Amino acid sequence: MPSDVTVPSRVRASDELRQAALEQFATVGFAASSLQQIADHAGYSKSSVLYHYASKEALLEAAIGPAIDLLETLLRDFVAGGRAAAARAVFIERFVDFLLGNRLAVHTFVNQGQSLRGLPVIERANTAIRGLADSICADDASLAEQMRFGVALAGATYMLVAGATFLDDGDQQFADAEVRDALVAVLSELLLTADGRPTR
Amino acid sequence: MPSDVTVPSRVRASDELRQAALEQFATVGFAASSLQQIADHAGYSKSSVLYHYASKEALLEAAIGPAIDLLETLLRDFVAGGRAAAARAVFIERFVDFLLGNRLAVHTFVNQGQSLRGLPVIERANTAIRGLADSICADDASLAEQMRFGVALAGATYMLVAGATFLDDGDQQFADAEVRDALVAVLSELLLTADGRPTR
DNA sequence: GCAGGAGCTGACCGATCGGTCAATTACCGT
DNA sequence: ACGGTAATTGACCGATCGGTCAGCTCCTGC
Repeated sequence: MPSDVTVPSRVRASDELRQAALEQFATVGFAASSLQQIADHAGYSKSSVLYHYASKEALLEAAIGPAIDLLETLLRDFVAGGRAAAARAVFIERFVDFLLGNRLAVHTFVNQGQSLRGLPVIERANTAIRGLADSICADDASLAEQMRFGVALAGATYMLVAGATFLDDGDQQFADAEVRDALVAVLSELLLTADGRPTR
Repeated sequence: MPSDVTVPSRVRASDELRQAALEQFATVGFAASSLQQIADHAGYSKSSVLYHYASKEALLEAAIGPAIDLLETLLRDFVAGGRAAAARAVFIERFVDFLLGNRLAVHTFVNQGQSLRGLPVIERANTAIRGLADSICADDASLAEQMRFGVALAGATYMLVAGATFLDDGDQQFADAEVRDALVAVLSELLLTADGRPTR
């Protein structure tokens, strides 16, 4: 029994299928993604998909679940660390890194979190997003402040995730590091300075 | 020949169907909206839908086309008026009003503009959005400036359109006027002040 | 050498999809 | 009273959907 934990020799079929499914879910949507298309895109048959994943919904869970876990951790840490400006700054960087590292999954559950209401994994994502909003934005915050938060997070998410429509994709993709810095700057501008109430 | 132009006596079936379709497209997505569901929701049969609209795609065109026309007009006026700070301020207000008055349509073609690529009406919407981005953000603008624009417009759009997930919907909806003012304030903050280059 | 399980697949199922068509109903000017 | 047109509908079509199942091919431990 030399290796019990994932032999890296060959790529696992379930991983290929999960990745193909994630790409399909993010680009054409969950409802419009057929198991046949996912199977074709990954080079397997539809039956193989249903062999590795019990249902289309289980495939969605496998595709975006890990990213939701990360988001929940991010949220938990931020809540524990307090809402001071310094903590916010740290959070902003971690949040942007999270977006950059999970573009497809975030695109999927942000863009379709409303239309797929009812699926457990989507409910979990929506709950996390709501918790994120509540934690940054105190209940008694002004509407303008809530708007500032919403515009920042939603705008950042959309820019990284579906940004191809807005950004010049004529010239090739900007380096991730560049995008990260620019985005962190804009978010800090929005969420840290604030007109009169930097801490609360 | 007393009245040739739209007798307002009774609601037109085509309008009811178009509205029901728009709601379905915005909430569950175009691909996941069946003609049967739309017909049921409007109180007609599926055949009636296809009597008034030649196809599902034609129904989408009727549902979101007018909003795209408005967006194109908005864009044309802004391009003609120049990019000065004052012109930007006017544009911001008009843009927010446009969002408020066309929430469902905007939600549809912004959220699904990528997945529905190929449909003519969607291509028109994407072209308008791209034109909007290019017109505000000069080609030589820094990446941070492009980000600022993208975050502002995408964030504002998402807040008004799918904001139920982020905003407190526990207590009831804020008045549109309040939302409008708050959003105009945040957008002005982002797009007018700019760090060093207010005009260009 | 062989039993057996994992991986993979084609055939098939009922349901639903977008769309066509013929028939029926309701309403109109004459 | 009647002919014609607009509006509406149910029956039906081929295609595709998510999902089930039996069988096929390997590879491995004994």
